[in-house]
Amino acid sequence: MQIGQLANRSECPVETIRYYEKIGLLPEPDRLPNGYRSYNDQHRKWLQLILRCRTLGFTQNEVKRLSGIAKQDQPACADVRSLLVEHLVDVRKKLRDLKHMEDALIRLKAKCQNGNLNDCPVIDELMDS
Amino acid sequence: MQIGQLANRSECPVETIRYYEKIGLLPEPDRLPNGYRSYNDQHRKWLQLILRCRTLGFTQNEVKRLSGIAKQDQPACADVRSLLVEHLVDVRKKLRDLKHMEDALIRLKAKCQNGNLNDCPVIDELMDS
DNA sequence: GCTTGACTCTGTAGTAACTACAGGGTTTAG
DNA sequence: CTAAACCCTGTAGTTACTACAGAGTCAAGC
Ligand SMILES: [Zn+2]
Ligand SMILES: [Zn+2]
Ligand SMILES: [Zn+2]
Ligand SMILES: [Zn+2]
Repeated sequence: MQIGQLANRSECPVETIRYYEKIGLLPEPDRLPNGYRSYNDQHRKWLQLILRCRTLGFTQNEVKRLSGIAKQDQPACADVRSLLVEHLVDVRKKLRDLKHMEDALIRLKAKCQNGNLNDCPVIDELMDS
Repeated sequence: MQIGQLANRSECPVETIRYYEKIGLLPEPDRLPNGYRSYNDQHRKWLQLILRCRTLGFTQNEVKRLSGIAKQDQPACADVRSLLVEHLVDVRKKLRDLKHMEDALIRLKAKCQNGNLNDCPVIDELMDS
């Protein structure tokens, strides 16, 4: 499998695959005599893992740690679990922050009433101490 | 007021203030004969606005748009309101995405049981199609 | 008068996580 | 035999800053 096929099957841009290799997330594949990258199914699975982790919001560093665990022949649940729990804390913090933003935005929006005021008080509120 | 004082009063690093000026978010202040920036209270308020917007999750582009509205002598509520509503959509999308992440992470965590398995099924699940 | 420290200036480079070329080589179909 | 489609490396752009490097300026203390 060369890079274009892997990209197609994984629905991931070619450049991103090369990028993951460069930063050490995806193991280097063999090369064909012409220098083209040649991937096997194991590579596909590694890429899959990376992409899934991305949708879970893991940072590249966290993915690297998970990869380190996954590379062991008997990946311990305790390690995986603690990574998941740690990241859950990150996600929940972001959720809280966003919730605060949402609340504040709703409150501000209410001050605009139906948008028929001519001198918006929100601007003043944001600028005043 | 020179930059250090403004930075102190606004609890914002000096470099960030210069950065906001460079990208055109903060109006250029006057300069003292020695070339130092000299701010007045209006500048402090502009910076306040920018910092508040930041805690609300606005992008710099959105802040620029809000600044454009704020510069008018009678900022129309309708304009502000539509910006708020637009951004509320952004925030809510991020909230949904994060909620999905949280759910998925909780589901995965459960698979690790109490972390006493020796061969974590989560790794396999993430790698398999 | 001089030094020391705190302040300021400009400009550049680094961060995360990619994306988008530029400028080349290779393979394959018609 | 040539044109399209693929592949290669390396560099620059993105967002929203942060962190210097290298230089100038100012006030206080001795
Ligand atoms: Zn497990
Ligand atoms: Zn995390
Ligand atoms: Zn309003
Ligand atoms: Zn927004």
